[in-house]
Amino acid sequence: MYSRVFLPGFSFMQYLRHAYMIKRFAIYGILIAAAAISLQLIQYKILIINHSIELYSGVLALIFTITGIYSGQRLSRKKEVVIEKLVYATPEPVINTQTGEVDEQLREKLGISKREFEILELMSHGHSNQEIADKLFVSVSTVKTHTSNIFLKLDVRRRTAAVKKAQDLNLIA
Amino acid sequence: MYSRVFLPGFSFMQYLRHAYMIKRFAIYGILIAAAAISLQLIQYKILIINHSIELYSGVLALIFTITGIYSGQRLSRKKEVVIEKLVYATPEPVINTQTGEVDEQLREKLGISKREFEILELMSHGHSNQEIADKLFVSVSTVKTHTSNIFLKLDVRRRTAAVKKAQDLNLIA
DNA sequence: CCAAAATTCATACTTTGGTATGAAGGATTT
DNA sequence: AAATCCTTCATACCAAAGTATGAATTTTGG
Repeated sequence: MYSRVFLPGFSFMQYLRHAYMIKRFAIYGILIAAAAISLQLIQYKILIINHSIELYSGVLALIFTITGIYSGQRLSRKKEVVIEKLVYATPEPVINTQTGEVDEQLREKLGISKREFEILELMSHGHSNQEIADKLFVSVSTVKTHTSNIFLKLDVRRRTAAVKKAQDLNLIA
Repeated sequence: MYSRVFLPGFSFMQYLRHAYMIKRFAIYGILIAAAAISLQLIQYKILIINHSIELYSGVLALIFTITGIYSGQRLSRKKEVVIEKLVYATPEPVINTQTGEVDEQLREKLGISKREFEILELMSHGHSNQEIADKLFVSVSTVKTHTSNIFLKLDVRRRTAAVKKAQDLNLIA
Protein backbone atom coordinates (compact mmCIF):
# COMPACT_ATOMS: atom_id res chain seq x y z
CA MET A 1 0.00 0.00 0.00
CA TYR A 2 1.09 3.52 -0.75
CA SER A 3 -0.08 6.63 1.03
CA ARG A 4 1.06 10.16 1.68
CA VAL A 5 -0.09 12.77 4.15
CA PHE A 6 0.25 16.47 3.58
CA LEU A 7 0.06 18.97 6.42
CA PRO A 8 0.25 22.39 4.74
CA GLY A 9 0.26 24.43 7.98
CA PHE A 10 -1.14 27.86 7.26
CA SER A 11 0.84 30.56 9.03
CA PHE A 12 -0.83 33.64 10.49
CA MET A 13 0.81 35.88 7.90
CA GLN A 14 -0.43 33.72 5.07
CA TYR A 15 -3.78 33.98 6.70
CA LEU A 16 -3.74 37.76 6.67
CA ARG A 17 -2.90 37.88 2.99
CA HIS A 18 -6.43 36.93 2.09
CA ALA A 19 -8.44 40.01 1.25
CA TYR A 20 -11.68 38.59 2.51
CA MET A 21 -10.21 38.42 5.99
CA ILE A 22 -10.34 42.18 6.19
CA LYS A 23 -14.11 41.96 5.87
CA ARG A 24 -14.13 39.39 8.62
CA PHE A 25 -12.20 41.66 10.96
CA ALA A 26 -14.66 44.45 10.16
CA ILE A 27 -17.48 42.15 11.23
CA TYR A 28 -15.72 41.46 14.51
CA GLY A 29 -15.27 45.17 15.02
CA ILE A 30 -18.98 45.74 14.55
CA LEU A 31 -19.75 42.87 16.91
CA ILE A 32 -17.50 44.27 19.60
CA ALA A 33 -18.96 47.73 19.09
CA ALA A 34 -22.47 46.34 19.44
CA ALA A 35 -21.38 44.56 22.60
CA ALA A 36 -19.94 47.79 23.91
CA ILE A 37 -23.20 49.68 23.27
CA SER A 38 -25.29 47.03 24.97
CA LEU A 39 -22.72 47.13 27.72
CA GLN A 40 -23.48 50.78 28.29
CA LEU A 41 -27.18 50.08 28.60
CA ILE A 42 -26.69 47.16 30.98
CA GLN A 43 -24.15 49.13 32.94
CA TYR A 44 -26.49 52.02 33.75
CA LYS A 45 -29.49 49.84 34.45
CA ILE A 46 -27.65 47.59 36.83
CA LEU A 47 -25.89 50.47 38.53
CA ILE A 48 -29.15 52.35 39.00
CA ILE A 49 -31.02 49.35 40.30
CA ASN A 50 -28.66 47.96 42.88
CA HIS A 51 -25.11 48.98 42.12
CA SER A 52 -24.20 45.32 41.92
CA ILE A 53 -20.73 45.48 40.46
CA GLU A 54 -20.33 41.75 40.85
CA LEU A 55 -23.39 40.91 38.76
CA TYR A 56 -22.38 43.51 36.22
CA SER A 57 -18.91 42.02 36.01
CA GLY A 58 -20.32 38.54 35.53
CA VAL A 59 -22.65 39.60 32.75
CA LEU A 60 -19.89 41.58 31.11
CA ALA A 61 -17.48 38.66 31.36
CA LEU A 62 -20.08 36.28 29.93
CA ILE A 63 -20.86 38.53 26.98
CA PHE A 64 -17.26 39.09 26.03
CA THR A 65 -16.29 35.51 26.59
CA ILE A 66 -19.03 34.43 24.19
CA THR A 67 -18.04 37.14 21.73
CA GLY A 68 -14.43 36.08 22.09
CA ILE A 69 -15.17 32.39 21.58
CA TYR A 70 -17.22 33.20 18.49
CA SER A 71 -14.48 35.42 17.11
CA GLY A 72 -11.85 32.87 17.97
CA GLN A 73 -13.68 30.15 16.15
CA ARG A 74 -14.19 32.40 13.15
CA LEU A 75 -10.54 33.36 13.14
CA SER A 76 -9.33 29.79 13.35
CA ARG A 77 -11.94 28.24 11.10
CA LYS A 78 -9.68 28.25 8.08
CA LYS A 79 -6.82 26.69 9.98
CA GLU A 80 -7.66 23.32 8.59
CA VAL A 81 -5.54 20.25 8.45
CA VAL A 82 -5.62 18.92 4.93
CA ILE A 83 -4.82 15.27 4.56
CA GLU A 84 -4.47 13.72 1.14
CA LYS A 85 -4.61 9.98 0.93
CA LEU A 86 -3.47 8.17 -2.17
CA VAL A 87 -5.22 4.84 -2.45
CA TYR A 88 -5.53 2.14 -5.04
CA ALA A 89 -8.17 2.07 -7.69
CA THR A 90 -8.62 -0.09 -10.73
CA PRO A 91 -8.46 1.69 -14.08
CA GLU A 92 -11.73 2.04 -15.95
CA PRO A 93 -13.94 0.08 -13.61
CA VAL A 94 -16.42 -1.61 -15.87
CA ILE A 95 -17.83 -4.15 -13.52
CA ASN A 96 -20.65 -2.71 -11.48
CA THR A 97 -19.26 -3.02 -7.98
CA GLN A 98 -22.66 -2.60 -6.42
CA THR A 99 -24.49 -5.35 -8.24
CA GLY A 100 -21.43 -7.43 -9.09
CA GLU A 101 -22.74 -7.68 -12.61
CA VAL A 102 -20.82 -7.23 -15.78
CA ASP A 103 -20.98 -3.98 -17.62
CA GLU A 104 -22.92 -4.71 -20.76
CA GLN A 105 -21.68 -1.51 -22.31
CA LEU A 106 -18.06 -2.63 -22.44
CA ARG A 107 -19.06 -5.99 -23.87
CA GLU A 108 -21.10 -4.24 -26.54
CA LYS A 109 -18.31 -1.75 -27.11
CA LEU A 110 -15.87 -4.57 -27.80
CA GLY A 111 -18.40 -6.20 -30.10
CA ILE A 112 -18.44 -9.38 -28.04
CA SER A 113 -21.77 -11.20 -28.25
CA LYS A 114 -23.50 -12.72 -25.24
CA ARG A 115 -22.66 -16.23 -26.32
CA GLU A 116 -19.03 -15.30 -26.87
CA PHE A 117 -18.95 -13.75 -23.45
CA GLU A 118 -20.35 -16.93 -21.93
CA ILE A 119 -17.53 -18.87 -23.53
CA LEU A 120 -14.99 -16.29 -22.41
CA GLU A 121 -16.10 -16.76 -18.84
CA LEU A 122 -15.88 -20.53 -18.99
CA MET A 123 -12.47 -20.16 -20.63
CA SER A 124 -11.33 -17.99 -17.71
CA HIS A 125 -12.39 -20.76 -15.35
CA GLY A 126 -9.81 -22.98 -16.97
CA HIS A 127 -12.11 -25.13 -19.04
CA SER A 128 -11.02 -26.73 -22.32
CA ASN A 129 -12.93 -26.25 -25.53
CA GLN A 130 -14.38 -29.73 -25.13
CA GLU A 131 -15.57 -28.98 -21.60
CA ILE A 132 -17.12 -25.70 -22.71
CA ALA A 133 -18.87 -27.50 -25.58
CA ASP A 134 -20.26 -30.07 -23.15
CA LYS A 135 -21.48 -27.42 -20.75
CA LEU A 136 -23.21 -25.39 -23.44
CA PHE A 137 -24.47 -28.43 -25.41
CA VAL A 138 -22.77 -27.37 -28.60
CA SER A 139 -20.01 -28.86 -30.71
CA VAL A 140 -16.31 -28.18 -30.24
CA SER A 141 -16.36 -26.57 -33.67
CA THR A 142 -18.81 -24.00 -32.43
CA VAL A 143 -16.69 -23.27 -29.41
CA LYS A 144 -13.62 -22.90 -31.58
CA THR A 145 -15.43 -20.47 -33.85
CA HIS A 146 -16.49 -18.40 -30.86
CA THR A 147 -13.06 -18.42 -29.27
CA SER A 148 -11.44 -17.35 -32.52
CA ASN A 149 -13.87 -14.46 -32.78
CA ILE A 150 -13.19 -13.51 -29.17
CA PHE A 151 -9.44 -13.46 -29.85
CA LEU A 152 -9.98 -11.20 -32.83
CA LYS A 153 -12.12 -8.83 -30.80
CA LEU A 154 -9.71 -8.75 -27.88
CA ASP A 155 -6.71 -8.59 -30.23
CA VAL A 156 -4.93 -11.62 -28.79
CA ARG A 157 -3.78 -14.98 -30.12
CA ARG A 158 -4.14 -17.26 -27.10
CA ARG A 159 -6.83 -18.02 -24.57
CA THR A 160 -4.52 -17.20 -21.67
CA ALA A 161 -3.89 -13.76 -23.11
CA ALA A 162 -7.62 -13.34 -23.75
CA VAL A 163 -8.41 -14.11 -20.12
CA LYS A 164 -5.68 -11.76 -18.94
CA LYS A 165 -6.89 -8.93 -21.13
CA ALA A 166 -10.53 -9.47 -20.17
CA GLN A 167 -9.51 -9.36 -16.51
CA ASP A 168 -7.47 -6.21 -17.00
CA LEU A 169 -10.42 -4.58 -18.73
CA ASN A 170 -12.64 -5.74 -15.87
CA LEU A 171 -14.79 -7.45 -18.44
CA ILE A 172 -14.61 -10.56 -16.29
CA ALA A 173 -13.68 -11.04 -12.63
CA MET B 1 -8.09 10.99 -13.02
CA TYR B 2 -10.67 10.01 -10.52
CA SER B 3 -10.96 11.65 -7.14
CA ARG B 4 -13.31 11.90 -4.22
CA VAL B 5 -13.41 14.37 -1.38
CA PHE B 6 -14.65 13.51 2.08
CA LEU B 7 -15.64 16.18 4.54
CA PRO B 8 -15.97 14.37 7.86
CA GLY B 9 -17.78 17.23 9.63
CA PHE B 10 -17.25 16.66 13.30
CA SER B 11 -20.45 17.37 15.17
CA PHE B 12 -20.29 18.89 18.64
CA MET B 13 -21.42 15.62 20.21
CA GLN B 14 -18.77 13.66 18.35
CA TYR B 15 -16.35 16.25 19.56
CA LEU B 16 -17.37 15.75 23.17
CA ARG B 17 -16.87 12.02 22.92
CA HIS B 18 -13.13 12.46 22.96
CA ALA B 19 -11.82 12.01 26.48
CA TYR B 20 -8.99 14.46 26.04
CA MET B 21 -11.49 17.21 25.38
CA ILE B 22 -12.56 17.01 29.00
CA LYS B 23 -9.03 18.03 29.98
CA ARG B 24 -9.23 20.91 27.55
CA PHE B 25 -12.44 22.15 29.08
CA ALA B 26 -10.82 21.90 32.49
CA ILE B 27 -8.01 24.14 31.25
CA TYR B 28 -10.54 26.69 30.05
CA GLY B 29 -12.25 26.53 33.40
CA ILE B 30 -8.99 27.28 35.18
CA LEU B 31 -8.27 30.11 32.76
CA ILE B 32 -11.65 31.69 33.38
CA ALA B 33 -11.25 31.23 37.11
CA ALA B 34 -7.87 32.93 36.98
CA ALA B 35 -9.39 35.74 34.99
CA ALA B 36 -12.13 36.07 37.59
CA ILE B 37 -9.62 36.32 40.43
CA SER B 38 -7.57 38.95 38.64
CA LEU B 39 -10.85 40.64 37.92
CA GLN B 40 -11.52 40.98 41.64
CA LEU B 41 -8.12 42.59 42.18
CA ILE B 42 -8.49 44.99 39.28
CA GLN B 43 -12.05 45.73 40.28
CA TYR B 44 -11.16 46.94 43.77
CA LYS B 45 -8.08 48.86 42.73
CA ILE B 46 -9.87 50.73 39.98
CA LEU B 47 -12.91 51.43 42.10
CA ILE B 48 -10.81 52.70 44.98
CA ILE B 49 -8.65 54.88 42.76
CA ASN B 50 -11.22 56.68 40.65
CA HIS B 51 -14.42 54.68 40.42
CA SER B 52 -13.96 54.57 36.69
CA ILE B 53 -16.56 52.02 35.69
CA GLU B 54 -15.86 52.66 32.01
CA LEU B 55 -12.17 51.80 32.27
CA TYR B 56 -13.01 48.82 34.41
CA SER B 57 -15.51 47.64 31.80
CA GLY B 58 -12.98 48.07 29.02
CA VAL B 59 -10.31 46.07 30.81
CA LEU B 60 -12.83 43.42 31.73
CA ALA B 61 -14.10 43.21 28.14
CA LEU B 62 -10.55 43.01 26.81
CA ILE B 63 -9.57 40.21 29.19
CA PHE B 64 -12.60 38.10 28.47
CA THR B 65 -12.50 38.75 24.76
CA ILE B 66 -8.91 37.52 24.67
CA THR B 67 -9.83 34.55 26.84
CA GLY B 68 -12.78 33.85 24.59
CA ILE B 69 -10.76 34.09 21.40
CA TYR B 70 -8.17 31.74 22.80
CA SER B 71 -10.84 29.28 23.87
CA GLY B 72 -12.62 29.58 20.57
CA GLN B 73 -9.49 28.86 18.60
CA ARG B 74 -8.74 25.88 20.79
CA LEU B 75 -12.22 24.55 20.36
CA SER B 76 -12.23 24.82 16.59
CA ARG B 77 -8.65 23.76 15.98
CA LYS B 78 -9.50 20.16 15.11
CA LYS B 79 -11.53 20.91 12.02
CA GLU B 80 -9.99 18.78 9.30
CA VAL B 81 -10.51 18.28 5.64
CA VAL B 82 -9.63 14.77 4.54
CA ILE B 83 -9.07 14.41 0.84
CA GLU B 84 -8.77 10.94 -0.63
CA LYS B 85 -7.28 10.79 -4.08
CA LEU B 86 -7.87 7.55 -5.91
CA VAL B 87 -5.09 6.83 -8.36
CA TYR B 88 -4.59 4.12 -10.91
CA ALA B 89 -2.33 1.33 -9.77
CA THR B 90 -1.81 -2.12 -11.18
CA PRO B 91 -1.40 -4.56 -8.31
CA GLU B 92 1.95 -6.33 -8.24
CA PRO B 93 1.66 -9.88 -9.51
CA VAL B 94 2.96 -11.88 -6.59
CA ILE B 95 1.67 -10.04 -3.61
CA ASN B 96 -0.23 -11.31 -0.65
CA THR B 97 -2.86 -8.68 0.04
CA GLN B 98 -2.58 -9.11 3.79
CA THR B 99 1.17 -8.88 4.23
CA GLY B 100 2.00 -6.97 1.07
CA GLU B 101 4.83 -9.39 0.49
CA VAL B 102 5.42 -12.31 -1.78
CA ASP B 103 3.70 -15.32 -0.33
CA GLU B 104 6.73 -17.57 -0.16
CA GLN B 105 5.10 -19.84 2.36
CA LEU B 106 2.26 -20.83 0.07
CA ARG B 107 4.67 -21.41 -2.78
CA GLU B 108 6.85 -23.60 -0.59
CA LYS B 109 3.82 -25.36 0.77
CA LEU B 110 2.72 -26.28 -2.74
CA GLY B 111 6.23 -27.45 -3.53
CA ILE B 112 6.53 -24.97 -6.37
CA SER B 113 10.11 -23.87 -6.98
CA LYS B 114 11.13 -20.28 -7.62
CA ARG B 115 11.78 -20.96 -11.28
CA GLU B 116 8.45 -22.70 -11.66
CA PHE B 117 6.78 -19.78 -10.00
CA GLU B 118 8.45 -17.39 -12.40
CA ILE B 119 7.06 -19.38 -15.29
CA LEU B 120 3.64 -19.51 -13.66
CA GLU B 121 3.61 -15.74 -13.50
CA LEU B 122 4.57 -15.32 -17.14
CA MET B 123 1.95 -17.92 -18.02
CA SER B 124 -0.67 -15.89 -16.19
CA HIS B 125 0.31 -12.88 -18.27
CA GLY B 126 -0.81 -14.77 -21.33
CA HIS B 127 2.61 -15.70 -22.68
CA SER B 128 3.20 -18.81 -24.77
CA ASN B 129 5.86 -21.37 -23.90
CA GLN B 130 8.06 -19.97 -26.64
CA GLU B 131 7.73 -16.43 -25.30
CA ILE B 132 8.51 -17.58 -21.79
CA ALA B 133 11.55 -19.47 -23.07
CA ASP B 134 12.76 -16.33 -24.84
CA LYS B 135 12.26 -14.17 -21.78
CA LEU B 136 14.08 -16.55 -19.45
CA PHE B 137 16.78 -17.50 -22.00
CA VAL B 138 16.03 -21.20 -21.81
CA SER B 139 14.68 -23.72 -24.30
CA VAL B 140 11.03 -24.48 -24.89
CA SER B 141 11.74 -27.97 -23.59
CA THR B 142 12.73 -26.53 -20.25
CA VAL B 143 9.61 -24.43 -20.09
CA LYS B 144 7.50 -27.45 -20.93
CA THR B 145 9.12 -29.45 -18.18
CA HIS B 146 8.47 -26.68 -15.69
CA THR B 147 4.89 -26.18 -16.76
CA SER B 148 4.21 -29.90 -16.53
CA ASN B 149 5.58 -29.92 -13.01
CA ILE B 150 3.48 -26.89 -12.11
CA PHE B 151 0.36 -28.64 -13.38
CA LEU B 152 1.14 -31.69 -11.26
CA LYS B 153 1.67 -29.54 -8.17
CA LEU B 154 -1.48 -27.52 -8.76
CA ASP B 155 -3.39 -30.63 -9.77
CA VAL B 156 -4.57 -29.29 -13.12
CA ARG B 157 -4.13 -30.30 -16.75
CA ARG B 158 -4.14 -26.97 -18.54
CA ARG B 159 -2.37 -23.64 -18.18
CA THR B 160 -5.64 -21.75 -18.02
CA ALA B 161 -6.75 -23.90 -15.09
CA ALA B 162 -3.34 -23.46 -13.47
CA VAL B 163 -3.63 -19.69 -13.66
CA LYS B 164 -7.17 -19.78 -12.33
CA LYS B 165 -6.19 -21.99 -9.40
CA ALA B 166 -3.11 -19.92 -8.59
CA GLN B 167 -5.29 -16.80 -8.58
CA ASP B 168 -7.88 -18.43 -6.37
CA LEU B 169 -5.15 -19.49 -3.97
CA ASN B 170 -3.86 -15.92 -3.98
CA LEU B 171 -0.54 -17.29 -5.13
CA ILE B 172 -0.54 -14.81 -7.98
CA ALA B 173 -2.55 -11.67 -8.62
C1' DC C 1 31.52 -33.76 1.08
C1' DC C 2 27.43 -36.07 -0.23
C1' DA C 3 22.63 -36.53 -1.13
C1' DA C 4 18.67 -34.27 -2.49
C1' DA C 5 16.53 -30.94 -4.94
C1' DA C 6 16.44 -27.72 -8.66
C1' DT C 7 17.40 -26.44 -13.29
C1' DT C 8 18.44 -27.45 -17.67
C1' DC C 9 17.72 -29.88 -22.18
C1' DA C 10 16.32 -33.38 -25.68
C1' DT C 11 13.40 -36.60 -28.29
C1' DA C 12 9.14 -38.63 -29.36
C1' DC C 13 4.44 -38.66 -29.05
C1' DT C 14 -0.50 -37.29 -28.09
C1' DT C 15 -3.77 -33.88 -27.25
C1' DT C 16 -5.56 -29.47 -27.44
C1' DG C 17 -5.78 -25.02 -29.37
C1' DG C 18 -6.25 -21.96 -33.08
C1' DT C 19 -6.97 -20.52 -38.18
C1' DA C 20 -9.31 -20.56 -42.52
C1' DT C 21 -13.19 -21.27 -45.02
C1' DG C 22 -17.73 -22.26 -46.02
C1' DA C 23 -22.37 -22.79 -44.91
C1' DA C 24 -27.09 -22.99 -42.88
C1' DG C 25 -30.90 -21.36 -39.88
C1' DG C 26 -32.84 -17.73 -36.86
C1' DA C 27 -33.60 -13.09 -35.19
C1' DT C 28 -33.51 -8.21 -35.93
C1' DT C 29 -33.48 -4.10 -38.40
C1' DT C 30 -34.13 -1.16 -42.26
C1' DA D 1 -37.74 -8.43 -48.77
C1' DA D 2 -32.86 -7.61 -48.13
C1' DA D 3 -29.16 -6.90 -45.24
C1' DT D 4 -26.95 -7.83 -41.07
C1' DC D 5 -25.73 -10.16 -37.05
C1' DC D 6 -25.74 -14.21 -34.11
C1' DT D 7 -25.39 -18.91 -33.55
C1' DT D 8 -24.52 -23.18 -35.09
C1' DC D 9 -21.58 -26.79 -37.38
C1' DA D 10 -18.05 -29.06 -40.41
C1' DT D 11 -13.53 -30.07 -42.52
C1' DA D 12 -8.83 -29.50 -42.95
C1' DC D 13 -4.58 -27.98 -41.55
C1' DC D 14 -0.98 -25.99 -38.66
C1' DA D 15 0.68 -24.41 -34.21
C1' DA D 16 0.95 -24.85 -29.51
C1' DA D 17 0.39 -27.32 -25.38
C1' DG D 18 1.11 -31.15 -22.65
C1' DT D 19 3.08 -36.07 -21.38
C1' DA D 20 6.66 -39.40 -20.79
C1' DT D 21 11.21 -40.53 -20.26
C1' DG D 22 15.86 -39.95 -19.62
C1' DA D 23 19.82 -37.35 -18.56
C1' DA D 24 23.44 -33.71 -17.42
C1' DT D 25 24.62 -29.84 -14.50
C1' DT D 26 24.16 -26.74 -10.71
C1' DT D 27 22.58 -25.49 -6.21
C1' DT D 28 21.52 -26.34 -1.66
C1' DG D 29 21.23 -28.27 2.94
C1' DG D 30 22.81 -31.42 6.44
